[in-house]
Amino acid sequence: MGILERKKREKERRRQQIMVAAKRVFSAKGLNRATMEDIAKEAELSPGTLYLYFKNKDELFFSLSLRVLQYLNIRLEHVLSNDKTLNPEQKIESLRNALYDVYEFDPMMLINMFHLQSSETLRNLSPTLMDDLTDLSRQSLRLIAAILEDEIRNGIFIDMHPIALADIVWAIFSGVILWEESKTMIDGHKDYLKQTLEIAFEIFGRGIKT
Amino acid sequence: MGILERKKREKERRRQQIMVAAKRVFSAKGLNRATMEDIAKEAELSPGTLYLYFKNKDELFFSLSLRVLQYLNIRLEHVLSNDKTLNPEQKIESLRNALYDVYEFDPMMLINMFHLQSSETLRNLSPTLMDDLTDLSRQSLRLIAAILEDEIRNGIFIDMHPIALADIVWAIFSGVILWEESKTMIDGHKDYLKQTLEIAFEIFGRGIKT
Amino acid sequence: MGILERKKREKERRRQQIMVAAKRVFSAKGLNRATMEDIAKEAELSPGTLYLYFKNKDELFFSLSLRVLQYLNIRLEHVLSNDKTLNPEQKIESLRNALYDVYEFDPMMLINMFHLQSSETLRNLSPTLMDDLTDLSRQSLRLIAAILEDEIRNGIFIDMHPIALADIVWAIFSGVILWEESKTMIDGHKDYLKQTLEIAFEIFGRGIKT
Amino acid sequence: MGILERKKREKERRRQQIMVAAKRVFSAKGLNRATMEDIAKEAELSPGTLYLYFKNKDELFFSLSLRVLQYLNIRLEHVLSNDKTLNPEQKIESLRNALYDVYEFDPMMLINMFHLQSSETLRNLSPTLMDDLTDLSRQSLRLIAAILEDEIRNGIFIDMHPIALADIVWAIFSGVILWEESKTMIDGHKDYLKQTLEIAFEIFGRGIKT
DNA sequence: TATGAATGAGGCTTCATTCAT
DNA sequence: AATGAATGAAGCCTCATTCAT
Repeated sequence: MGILERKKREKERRRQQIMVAAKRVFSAKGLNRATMEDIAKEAELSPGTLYLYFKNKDELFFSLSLRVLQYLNIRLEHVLSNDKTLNPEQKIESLRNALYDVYEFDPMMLINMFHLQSSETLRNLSPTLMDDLTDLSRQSLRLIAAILEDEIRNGIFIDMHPIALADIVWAIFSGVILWEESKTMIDGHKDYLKQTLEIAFEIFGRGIKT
Repeated sequence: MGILERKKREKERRRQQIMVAAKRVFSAKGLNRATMEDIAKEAELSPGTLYLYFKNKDELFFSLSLRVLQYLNIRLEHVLSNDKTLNPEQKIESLRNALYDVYEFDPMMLINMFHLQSSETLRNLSPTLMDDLTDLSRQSLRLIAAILEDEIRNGIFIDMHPIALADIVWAIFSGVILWEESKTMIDGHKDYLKQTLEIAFEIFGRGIKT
Repeated sequence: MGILERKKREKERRRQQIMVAAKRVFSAKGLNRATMEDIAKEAELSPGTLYLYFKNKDELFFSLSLRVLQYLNIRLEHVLSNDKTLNPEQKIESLRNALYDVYEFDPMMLINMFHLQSSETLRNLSPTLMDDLTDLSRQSLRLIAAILEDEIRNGIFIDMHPIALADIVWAIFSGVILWEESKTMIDGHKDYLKQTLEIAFEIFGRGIKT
Repeated sequence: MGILERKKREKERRRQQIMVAAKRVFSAKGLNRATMEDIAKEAELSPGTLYLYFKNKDELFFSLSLRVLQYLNIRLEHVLSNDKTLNPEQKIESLRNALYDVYEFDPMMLINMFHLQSSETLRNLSPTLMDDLTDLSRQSLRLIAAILEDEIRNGIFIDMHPIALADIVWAIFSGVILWEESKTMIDGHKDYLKQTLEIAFEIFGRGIKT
């Protein structure tokens, strides 16, 4: 294995180092209030260096989203492959657990992703990254749909296009997360997200069964 | 009577004019990318004038949120007052309709509100406005809880603290909205939010009944 | 006496009203941090009205200086006319008292005047007002010089051009006032300006005598 | 040694470059009418760069004051250390010379300092800088007091608390400077400040001796 | 490759002044 | 004469990005 390979690996390592730092800073301050200098400091690098690895701030930010989505899809694939032997209740439970794990993997990034993927379109995103994001999002939906597909086809779940059902899963998931997040402003009580998510999915589970 | 009354009305009209313009600009660009100059231009006013009616940009933005929340609470109160004669299915349906109307009243602001109420705490908000926002948010929750309370107490809905149930309603509602919004990025298909909301609430309705 | 006369008098009264308000606001905030709206509010008038009586903010400010200088000259003339019968000690004492009275007449304006007459040349001052200021300042000096002139000529005071001596009087006076003022920043103790002024003039009195 | 040392020195040099430019611009226009852009242009830098070295405009301005005060204290300490062998006349003369040197070191800043230390309290000053200013001012007073202390104790100077006497010295000094400065507006004659200062201190010297 | 000082466009906000009523 | 809403120029400051070393 050559020197080129090593260089490439070294480069990837540095990229990761930056992303770890960026994640912390974005989580703490949000996309807008986090500055490139903040991130550079956190990564113990200089601002200029960040631009050797990421075209611009938006691209750095969405590379993080990408990572979350990648992790999400890995977890969903895992659910899908263990899927065959599970009964409907168990499927919904394992789906819920997977989603909750993703949340725990990187809660703030997930929230930021929800916030920003929708509004404030970002002009500076390179088409490549944009496509990656889109593809991964689509894939998540398809995976959720696949997980639930058998039951739908067999009439155990309510009759609905699988993708539509996957939408609902995703909507409930993101809704719970964002709502819990926003309540800190209102009540100061946090940390019962897990319970809310459980209740939501219990309702979801009961609701979709005929 | 008189000149004072007219002045007051005139002033309120101007405030509205600014809010209408601000809504358009914020909807199109989001809080951060919308500039005060954008809004001034949209309102056919000069930048300085905006500050005669709103202390700063954040305050202008959240005055819009306030309006949505006020409308929401009016709608929820209406549901509550017509509540007594409805059966559980009808209650959930009227709740869903109310929420959907709120969405239609001002979709982008609602979305922005969801985004920003949670993240990026804003320092420049006057305590008064902050309190108003908090109060109205709390009130919404209490109203939803009140709507569902009877059924919970009578064991028709699953046993759960009413506020917790209201949380779920709200989470599903915001989740569906944000999710639908974000899918435009992915699929380009919009406008089937209403269907998704219906499905979500159908699931919700089925799920919460014992 | 005609209607024109009355109008003129009325106009002068309004001018005074504005100046009184301006004095208060400038005293509290200084030239820069005082806004025309502040002054208008204090005068219970609208901003626009101020401009009917004063060409601009600078002109309003320096009209106040003018008033202080006018009062100063009146006091100095009074000293001069009572002068003949006094011995040197008494002359210096009456001079000191006159200056202290001027300080008490309008302390903050005097301070502001000292501050601003020197630095920050003001472009917007009309030549007329500028000339008035210059004339009155010169006159003050001449009056002080006149008060001390006899003693100088008679060799009782140190040999010095009367105007030069008047300069020193004025310098010590303004120095004491400004210095006392600035010490509030340092020590928090105020109000012993009178003592300092007395000591300074005691030194002055002793020093100028041969 | 080394690269770090050089960097530090380079940074200090740039700071000085900015301060030199700022001094010129502030001298020409005063604190308020000088803009950060003016200063940047004078320093042949971009506006943003100024903020790498000074937190804000006020802080830049008062860093200049600081420098004057530091120089003042160095000069006063020097007088004090050479003090022992001098007779009262010589002490007052060396004090006067020291003060005059300070004036010559940076006349306009000194004037600005006198103006602004008193009026228009500045909110944006960092507590650190504020404390430095206060400390240095106090120290100046103590040094002047120390210079004159022996004579006062020995009854050669009039009986007075040393700090009070130092106040007078300072008041006369600043008074002469400001007054001379302001006269340029009136007479156009400048540059005989040195004479006035000498006369003032001659009077002062004569006055304080019993 | 890494640096980090420098840039400068652009945002928010203030406020002296104007002018239609 | 008086109003006061509206103006818009101008100031301060931030920060993503660049580039010489």
